[in-house]
Amino acid sequence: MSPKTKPSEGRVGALSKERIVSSAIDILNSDGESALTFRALARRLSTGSGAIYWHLADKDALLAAATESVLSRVMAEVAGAPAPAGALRAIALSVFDTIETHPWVGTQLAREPWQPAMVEVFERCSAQFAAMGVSGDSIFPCVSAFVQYLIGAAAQTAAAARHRFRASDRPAILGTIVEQWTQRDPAEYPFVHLLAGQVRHHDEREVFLAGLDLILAGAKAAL
Amino acid sequence: MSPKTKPSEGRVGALSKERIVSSAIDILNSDGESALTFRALARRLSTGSGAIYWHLADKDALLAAATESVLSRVMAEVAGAPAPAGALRAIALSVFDTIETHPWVGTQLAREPWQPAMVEVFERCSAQFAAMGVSGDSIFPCVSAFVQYLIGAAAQTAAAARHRFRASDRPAILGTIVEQWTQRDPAEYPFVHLLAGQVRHHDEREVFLAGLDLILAGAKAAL
DNA sequence: ACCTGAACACCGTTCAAGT
DNA sequence: ACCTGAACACCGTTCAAGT
Repeated sequence: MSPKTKPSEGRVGALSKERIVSSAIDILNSDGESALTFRALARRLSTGSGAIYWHLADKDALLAAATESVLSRVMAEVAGAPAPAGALRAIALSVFDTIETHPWVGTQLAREPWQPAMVEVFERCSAQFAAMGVSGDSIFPCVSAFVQYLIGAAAQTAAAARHRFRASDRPAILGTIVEQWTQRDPAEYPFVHLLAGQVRHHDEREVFLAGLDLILAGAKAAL
Repeated sequence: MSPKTKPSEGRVGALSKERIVSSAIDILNSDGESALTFRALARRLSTGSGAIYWHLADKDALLAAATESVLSRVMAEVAGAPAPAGALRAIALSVFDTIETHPWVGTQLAREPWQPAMVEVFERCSAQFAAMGVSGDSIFPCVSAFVQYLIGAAAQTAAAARHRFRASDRPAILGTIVEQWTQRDPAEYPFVHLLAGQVRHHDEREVFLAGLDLILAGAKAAL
């Protein structure tokens, strides 16, 4: 608003943590995780690669900031559902959907589960479990299981997206994995063969939700 | 047994996939994930770094082989517990314990959830869910939730071990994270503050088991 | 205070050359 | 068939030098 409050504020192209993180997010979204290098980022920002280090400690800090930027915005948008179980579902689904559109967030969550952005998730989920009637001592195990499941799904979704990225031919994505599995002896691995057929035609989101409901049902049963 | 069946079998120091993978596991266990480089591995095997590529496609293949080696041995040792729920607990705990002693396995599982070694887990867990009375169509969502939770725990344990690796001073490990969390406004994040106290004195293994029982209870309730 | 960009210390991977 | 090791094409990070 008021100009010249800070010496750098006037310059249009001035570097800042926000601009760096925003550019990093653009690269991650459009070209994938492997495309984010300090050289590529510096080139996009028309600056030297060393300049980034004035605003961010290292690449880990950059990735953490990018994750927080995306995730905190998403968490702010989650509509408050009436029932606690509905709200928990809404929170989990919004994180799940974010990772499906931004797989690098899933990779980051799997590598660094105690991301600052996760504080928001912990807080909101705890409140919902409390509203469900879970007692003070039992909230932590419930939230822990909830978040653990979320991170597991994040890891899986991110891994699937990475495979999709290099093999552009659709059937090869999940096909080769299922194929490898079914190559095992059917007598020794009967269930793997049974499951292989179901894996092909399942909806990731639906299965994720089904698993989530298992946890919620378990929490309810333990009341 | 019979000598000279293969020309290379006689030589003591001869390179092989098994020897390479075994050395890689030694490095990972003793010096951590970052210590495993092709140069360090070649040095330990008294060979050139290029020689490894004759036996394994690339570093991903090496890590996959190392993971399978450790995990398949563990799965073979899981004692068959009488009740299905007990067997599921035993399988999950043996994987959990493996990751606590070999954190790099957790990292690998989080990055590549469809590791060949996981086939064993899928097969055995499906059999147990079936024994619990879960119908054919419901086995996949149940196993999926089970494995997703396992992978989430693996990611979290591996991340904790990575932090422990660089900061040798104990309180700093989880302390700094909890500290960061409690720095948020208590009015805005009441549950995070409540949880922070519980996080400090909890037993990882116990919380893991509690979360697992939530899923098992949910599966039972859905029968 | 903030930025530049060459330089450093690494990586995984390849490949001509050896045995 | 199997191994060697220099070379290639990258990385993240540092830091003297600039403005």
